[in-house]
Amino acid sequence: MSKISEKTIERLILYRRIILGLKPFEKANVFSHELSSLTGFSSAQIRRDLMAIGYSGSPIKGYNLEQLIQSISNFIDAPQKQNVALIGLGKVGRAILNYFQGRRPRLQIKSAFDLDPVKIGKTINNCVCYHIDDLENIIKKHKIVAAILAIPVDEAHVIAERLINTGIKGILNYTPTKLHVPENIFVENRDMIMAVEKVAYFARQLD
Amino acid sequence: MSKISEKTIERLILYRRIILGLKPFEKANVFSHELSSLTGFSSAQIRRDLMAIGYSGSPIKGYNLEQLIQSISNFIDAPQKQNVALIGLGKVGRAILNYFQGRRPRLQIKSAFDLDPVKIGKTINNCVCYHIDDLENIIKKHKIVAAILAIPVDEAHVIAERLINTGIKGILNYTPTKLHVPENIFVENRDMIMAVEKVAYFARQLD
DNA sequence: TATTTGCTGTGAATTAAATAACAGCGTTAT
DNA sequence: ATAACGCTGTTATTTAATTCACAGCAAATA
Repeated sequence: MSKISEKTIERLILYRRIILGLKPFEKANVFSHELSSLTGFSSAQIRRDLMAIGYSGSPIKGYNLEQLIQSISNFIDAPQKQNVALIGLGKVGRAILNYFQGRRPRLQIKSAFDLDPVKIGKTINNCVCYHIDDLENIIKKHKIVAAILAIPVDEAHVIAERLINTGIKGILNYTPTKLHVPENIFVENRDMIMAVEKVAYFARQLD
Repeated sequence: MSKISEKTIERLILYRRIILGLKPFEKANVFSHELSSLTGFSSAQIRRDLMAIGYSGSPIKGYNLEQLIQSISNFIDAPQKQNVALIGLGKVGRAILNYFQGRRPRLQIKSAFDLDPVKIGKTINNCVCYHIDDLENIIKKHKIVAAILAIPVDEAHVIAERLINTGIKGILNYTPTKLHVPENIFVENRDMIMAVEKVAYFARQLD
């Protein structure tokens, strides 16, 4: 299987969600141009992305929605359930829990970590909060390979290093800093400050 | 001024922040390869980005930090103060306020909107909360051109349309949906659910 | 003075991503 | 039966983004 780009993965995730959003299926099938107006991506782009995961439609009926979701899910989801750790139960962390929990059957955030004694031991949205000292134990025990970093920026590097030492392979970084990591670690940066500055800039250009 | 790519703008924003982070300047100048190890982008990339905004360094001394920050700021920031509206004072909204407020002198979030009567009228982090009914009035009054959408997903489309009708040109969209907007509107999507799925996927590939 | 050094600025080359274009083919219409 | 249609799958083309590579040059060195 040839390597699939980040962009394609992002779009596949969105295709699936948008299709799931229009259940109960009135139609069994869709054409790429329908998916196009639903998702905002070009129909050629969509056909290419589906080609990438080896799913084929029919020139007559288009894509079968049921099969399409199956194909995307087989490609994107873990074969068994996968856990992601949440580091930091502040506003961002709890927002993510709120948005995410229960959305994907095979992907869950079961363990969170914080310093605040009020939170430790609590269960929020099916996610148990541990003390940050238990990070290594729990991650190893649950064989977690991805983590969400939602802590104050000055702690980001230390925690990131601990995560990596413990075997984490992917980090979703909400802190406004660039992590310096070995190149076999996947980091997705979601810098909220930068996002605001960026939108302010482009909005001004259009004004 | 030839059009500058989104990617370049993002990097410029990061360069500035990273440089500001290492004040008080021990050194007056830096070379592109130093910025490279600081930021994680290649030195050629950095030289190109700075070329794009018309800032020149010296082959002998490198880039003058003071001037560099000035050049980036002149390019990125509004000439006068710019306001961004925050729609939704839930967890995400308050997290953004926390992270952002006070960071950029010429960019601020002064008006937020919500439905919750408990929040309306309050001032959080120098940001006044209004009822969502006042959206149009306040945005026009303050000539706001960019907004952050941090509300439940089912309200996203209606509010986005109201924003656009009121003259907003840029939307930072934290809701997990794709907005359908005219093409002269800039939308930056920060879908938190997708981000988790994406990191989970790539972490698994590396495991 | 002549030579070496190590940077920047930038054109050229490369790589990645998106778009266009169309052959092939069941289905429908005639 | 034959022709016209409108899709998919895929190849070719175009556009965008990144990296390479080096001329040119001020300072340091010999």
